Amino acid sequence: MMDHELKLFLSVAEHLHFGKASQACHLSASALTRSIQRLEGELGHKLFIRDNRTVQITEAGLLFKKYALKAVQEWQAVREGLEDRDLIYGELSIYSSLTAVYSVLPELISLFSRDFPEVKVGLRTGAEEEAIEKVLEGEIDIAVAALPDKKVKGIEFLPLLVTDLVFVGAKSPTLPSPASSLEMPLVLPEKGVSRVRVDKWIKQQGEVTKQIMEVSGNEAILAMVSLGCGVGVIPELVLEKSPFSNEVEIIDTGADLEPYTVGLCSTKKNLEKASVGAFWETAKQGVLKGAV
Amino acid sequence: MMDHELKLFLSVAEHLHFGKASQACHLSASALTRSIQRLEGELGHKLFIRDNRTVQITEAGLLFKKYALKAVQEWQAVREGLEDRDLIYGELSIYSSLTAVYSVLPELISLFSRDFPEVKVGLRTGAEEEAIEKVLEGEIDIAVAALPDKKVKGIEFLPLLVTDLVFVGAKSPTLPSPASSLEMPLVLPEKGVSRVRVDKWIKQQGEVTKQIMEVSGNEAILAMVSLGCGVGVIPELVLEKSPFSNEVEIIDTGADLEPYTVGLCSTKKNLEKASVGAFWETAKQGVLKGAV
DNA sequence: TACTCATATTGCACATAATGCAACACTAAA
DNA sequence: TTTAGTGTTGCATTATGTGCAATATGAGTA
Repeated sequence: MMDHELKLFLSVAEHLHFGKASQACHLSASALTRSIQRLEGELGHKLFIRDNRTVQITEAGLLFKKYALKAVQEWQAVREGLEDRDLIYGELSIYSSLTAVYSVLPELISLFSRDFPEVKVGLRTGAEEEAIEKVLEGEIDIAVAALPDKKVKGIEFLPLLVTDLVFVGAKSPTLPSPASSLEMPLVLPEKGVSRVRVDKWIKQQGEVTKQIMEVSGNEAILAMVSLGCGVGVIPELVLEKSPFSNEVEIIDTGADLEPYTVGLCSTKKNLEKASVGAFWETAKQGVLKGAV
Repeated sequence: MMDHELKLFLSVAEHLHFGKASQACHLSASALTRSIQRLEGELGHKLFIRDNRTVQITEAGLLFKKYALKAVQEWQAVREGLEDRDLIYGELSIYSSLTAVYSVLPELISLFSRDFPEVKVGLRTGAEEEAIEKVLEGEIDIAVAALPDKKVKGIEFLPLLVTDLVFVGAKSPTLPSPASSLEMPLVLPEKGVSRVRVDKWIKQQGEVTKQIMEVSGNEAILAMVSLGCGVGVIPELVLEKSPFSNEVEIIDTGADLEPYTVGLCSTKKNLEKASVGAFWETAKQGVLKGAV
C-alpha cells in the first residue's frame, strides 16, 4: 500500500486508543506507536497527546485528519477508477489441489475471467497440504486450501465452503459393519488439516493404534481405498466430484471430525496486486451470491 | 517521504525516459524500473509502454498522472500548512566544530529559534573531521562541516561560506622569511578536508618531507602554533574568530591551497524530519539574505 | 549480415526500514 | 501497596528498497 501510514493514523484518530487501533489494523501496538512517531517527526507536530491513560487528538492532528481522509479516499478512487476504466492488466498464479480443481475453482476462474479477461491466469496443482507454503514462499499469488486450525501468520483466508470429513471404504456387495471397517488400515495424507483432525480423533479414541498408510493427495487416498487397501478420510466434497465416487462409499463410524473449510489463501502483500485483489473480491461476491 | 513512488512516476511521465528520470531522482535506473513495476502491479495497469527505444505513457498512465500531481501537491500543502499553522514541534541535534560555533552557528541558531521556538535544539561540539561520520551514524541530525572534496554518498550539503586555508606561524618581533618558516614542523589535523588539501600540496611540492605534528581540532593547531611549535594550516575564518588571533600571524608561502567551503551536512532521511528541514531552509534563506 | 550503441530489465547481494515480542514505565483504581 | 491497563522502548528478525553488473532487445551502421 501507499497509504499505509495514513490508514494507521486514521485508525488511531478514530479509536483514540493505540491498543484497539493496532488490533484493527492487524499489527502490533509497538509498530503502530512508531508509525505515529515517524509521522509526527515528519510533520513536526504532535498529532496525539498520550497520557498513558487517554489519547487526545491535537489541533494539528485534526487538521491532518482532514487531509488523511481525503488522501485515502482519493487514492482508492483512482484505484477503482482505473479498475473500472478498462481492463485490469496483470498476472495471477493460482495454486490448487486437484480436489479444488474439481470443485470450486472452475466457477471462480470463469467468473473472474469474465470480468477481467486481460489477466493471464496461471494454475498449478499439487498437494493441498503444500498450498500455504507455496503462498508464503511467494511462488504463488493465491491458493485454494483448507483453513488451518490455528491462524498462520501472514496468511489471509477467505472461506468459500465447508465440507465434512468422512470415512470411506471400498464399496462391497455385503456391507461390512462399521466395526470391521475400522479394523482395516487407515489411509491418510502425510500432513495437512485433515491429518491433524484425524490424529486428534485417534488420540481421543484412546490407544487403539491402527495401522496407518500415508499417501499424498486425496485422490491417492481414494485410489488406495478403492483398491481395498483400507479406510480413508477425505472431505465429502472430494468424494462427490471424484471419478472414484462409484467405487467407494461413506462409512458411518460415528466419529465426530470437525468439518473442513476450504477457501482462498494469500498474503497481505499479494492482495495489494490489483489482479490478486480483484480475484479475491470476485470470489467474495461469488460466495455472497451463492454462485460458488 | 510518503509520496516517493508518486514522485518517481511523475518524473518518468515527464521525461518519458527511464535513464533521465532516474538521474533526476538520484537513484539507479533499476530501482526506478522496479518502482514503476510495483505501481503497475498495484494498479493493475501498465502505465508506460516501453519499447526498448521509446517510452510512451498509456491512457491509464495519463489518468494516474492527474491523480499523482494532485496528491503530491496536497501532501506538500498539508506539510506546509501545518508548518505555518503553529509551532513546529520536535528536536534537533546539531554537531559543530568549535570553529563553527564561533562563526556561523550563532546567527543560524538565533534565526531558527526565532521562527521555531518550540524546537529543542541540542548542540554538540567536536572535531570538524568527525562531523560527517556523526551524521551518517544517525547520532546527529545536522552538522556544520567542510565540503568534502568528493561527494559523500548519502550526504546532502548546503554551502554557507567559503574561506581560504592559510598558513600561520607564531607572531615574532622580526618577521621570519617565508623560507625559514617552512623549515619548521607542520602542525596539521589528523584527518579532514584541510589535511587532504595540505597533503595534496605537499605532494605537488615534491619530496620536501617535512616534520608533521598531528593534532585534532583547529583550536589545538592554533594553540600549538602560538607556542612556537611550528607552522599550522587553518581556515582563515578560524583565525579571525579565534582568541589566539593576536598571537599568530598569516605566513604568505605562496602555496596555492584550494579554499574551503563550510556548510550544513545532513542526510536525505534526516531532512524529512520537519525540524531538520526547517533548519535547513532557514539557513538557506539566511545565506540568500546575506545574514550569515 | 555482423557489429555497436542505446536502453530497459533482471539476478544477486547488501543496506535500510518496518515489525513483533518481551520488558519496561507510568498512572489510576482497589 | 498491589493490580490492571496502556503506551513506549530494546532487541532480534524480517521485509523492502537499492545499486552494480550482467542480460536482453532492437535500431542504426559499416
